[in-house]
Amino acid sequence: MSRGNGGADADLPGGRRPARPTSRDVADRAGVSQATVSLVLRDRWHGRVSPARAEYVREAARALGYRPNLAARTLRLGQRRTALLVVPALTTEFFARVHSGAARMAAEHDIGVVLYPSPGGVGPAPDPFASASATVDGVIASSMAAEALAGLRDGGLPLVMLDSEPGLAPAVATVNPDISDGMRQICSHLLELGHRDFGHLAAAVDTWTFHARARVLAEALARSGSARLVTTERAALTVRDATSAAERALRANPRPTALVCDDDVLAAGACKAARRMGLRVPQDVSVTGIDDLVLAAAVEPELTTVRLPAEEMGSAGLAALLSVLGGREAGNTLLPVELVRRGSTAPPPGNGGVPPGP
Amino acid sequence: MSRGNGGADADLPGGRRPARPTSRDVADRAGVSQATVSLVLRDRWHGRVSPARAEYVREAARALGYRPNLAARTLRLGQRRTALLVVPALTTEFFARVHSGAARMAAEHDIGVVLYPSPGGVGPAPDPFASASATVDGVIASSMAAEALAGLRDGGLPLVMLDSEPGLAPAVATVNPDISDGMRQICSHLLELGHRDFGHLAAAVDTWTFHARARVLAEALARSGSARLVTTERAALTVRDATSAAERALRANPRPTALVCDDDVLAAGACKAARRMGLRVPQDVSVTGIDDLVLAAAVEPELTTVRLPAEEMGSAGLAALLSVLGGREAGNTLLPVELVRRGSTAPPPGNGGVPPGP
DNA sequence: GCAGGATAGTAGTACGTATAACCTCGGCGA
DNA sequence: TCGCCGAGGTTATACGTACTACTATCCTGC
Repeated sequence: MSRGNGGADADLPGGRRPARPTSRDVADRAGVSQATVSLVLRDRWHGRVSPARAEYVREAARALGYRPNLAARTLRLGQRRTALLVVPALTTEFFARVHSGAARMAAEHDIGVVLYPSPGGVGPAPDPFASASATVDGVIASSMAAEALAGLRDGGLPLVMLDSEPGLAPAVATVNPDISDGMRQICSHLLELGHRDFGHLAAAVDTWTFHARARVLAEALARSGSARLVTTERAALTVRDATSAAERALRANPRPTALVCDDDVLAAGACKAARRMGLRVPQDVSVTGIDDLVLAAAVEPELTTVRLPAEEMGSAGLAALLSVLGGREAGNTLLPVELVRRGSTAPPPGNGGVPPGP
Repeated sequence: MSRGNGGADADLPGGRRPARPTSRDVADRAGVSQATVSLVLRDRWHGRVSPARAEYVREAARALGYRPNLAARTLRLGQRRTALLVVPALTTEFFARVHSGAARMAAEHDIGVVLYPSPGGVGPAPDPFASASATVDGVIASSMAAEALAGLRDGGLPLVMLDSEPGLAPAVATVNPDISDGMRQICSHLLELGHRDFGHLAAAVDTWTFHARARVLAEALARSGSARLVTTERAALTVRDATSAAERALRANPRPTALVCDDDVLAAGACKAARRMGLRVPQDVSVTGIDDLVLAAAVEPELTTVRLPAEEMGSAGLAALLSVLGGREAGNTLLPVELVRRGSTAPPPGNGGVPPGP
């Protein structure tokens, strides 16, 4: 079923390329000029080419399996419609979803998305933009891709930042989930359940979002009047590190009855730590996450968490980039989040129950 | 396209396009011809341009922030060095890792990777290759991206299949993890622990890999002589579906003491089902997964699983594609896997941890 | 002093596409 | 009869790069 290649013509190593048909080949076959082919195939022929001929050209293109050479097209138009997405590690479910959203939006606008996975692995970590930026006309970057950010300034490219403070640089658009609202919803939920002693399992990532989470948590608790933040521990975003950090947090005195985690992975580690210490979740300690990864519904108990709109961050990021490329002001987008109540939160152990031990 | 505010932003000089410098701009600045710039920057100048001038050109390029236009370059060279990666859903951690591996390998060979996330979402599901294939010269596709595979035949492009049966089509290269070895290792592990009654929680995906998993499991159990497959249930790759399917499997008579799952997500669901039925993992029932996702170490107990080399599948896929593009025979790559023993497997109840004697 | 080579650089062109500018040819009202 | 118009094309050109000729200059040995 594959295109009838002559068989022997394509096996020269490093030599001849498959020689895809060009618009001129189509023109020859249809007996028209190359310009006509372009007009027809770009749907710009109305009132300039007769319908019969247009159909004939399309037929010829189909027969030859013609696909326009995008490189040539973009060269002519001068529009290198490609966005570079810089994320810390695509191996993470969250950023995979961000990319998915960006890619879908990009497909609708017929532009490409190239990924620059920041150099987590080995290797010489080549200049991120030496190769990629050659065809890129805009960058969407997560603030968590710290290593790559230095090079962004020099690029002189339109920039959209994800998870970054709005308004820092006038020319930089930002896209953020409404993490303040999310934190507030978590706090309200836990306060309504009757919790007073809170712990914070924070991500050991030096990023605005995570700073904001800590700040909003503190503010919300302060505003409640009754609640207080008993302990704060920081952990890398791995289950293993989260577990030991959570153990430290749960050894605080008084022991927090609610552990607010910056992330679902941290929350999973926290549950693990609690169990290891003989505490039940949620009866003895409530745990909350953020993100709503697949993992959140897989662990036992299922995590109460805040669902961040990862896909929407990607699509909104791309939309913001298009907006900037279109000459408009760089805006700041805030996306709504949603509290998902599941099994890892409950009222704190009652006064008549087991008192917190030393 | 909104040009918008009339004289407000006067900082855009001349036309309104960003106007990235071209090699001719560099030439003007350096006082040489465009050809010289190209020679110098492509490192083809030895013995043709004086070292002093070459350095001067490089200096000018640096000062202007010049980046060669890759579109123009590939147009001239006629080499569209771009691979298309077709995966079922990038939102999945596994395929995110596959992409990561492919991207790293691609970067080393200075070629691009474009993702085609098969249309899981809404929308008209446009021709996958209408836009992408324009610049693509090879395709790496997972057999799990079923919807997109139909279009691949017509493309006439070199094709590398992931998770697909080797040798089906002569021109198609394949890359697979050694799933047979993985299944055998799981079986050996469980047989050594003393299990006899096995259950299989299979993925409801009509793909060669998953068929192979079932076949190899059956063969391994048959060869053991003592063990048998008590039940097989199929589930979609979600925790929710896996849970109900696992409940059915655990209600089989006799109840399996070991539940072999096609996937970590399924295994997480199985653990959940067991607990819901009052069974302890691993004391009452052992559960195994495949993949070794982050999730595998997050659930309680941590999953015994087979780690599939996702990144290597990506890089090997790209290597295979390069090989085919280079004119060599389409080969079949088999990548080693590794059994990861964790907490979800133990001797079956009533065996006391003593391996079965004669 | 001059052939001949090494050195240093430039002019010109091709790649495949999109589109502005131009051309041709009937029909038609004056 | 002419001038004009619009439909239905075509010709020519630009996009930015890579590289093949080609020219021009400077040595160097005989």
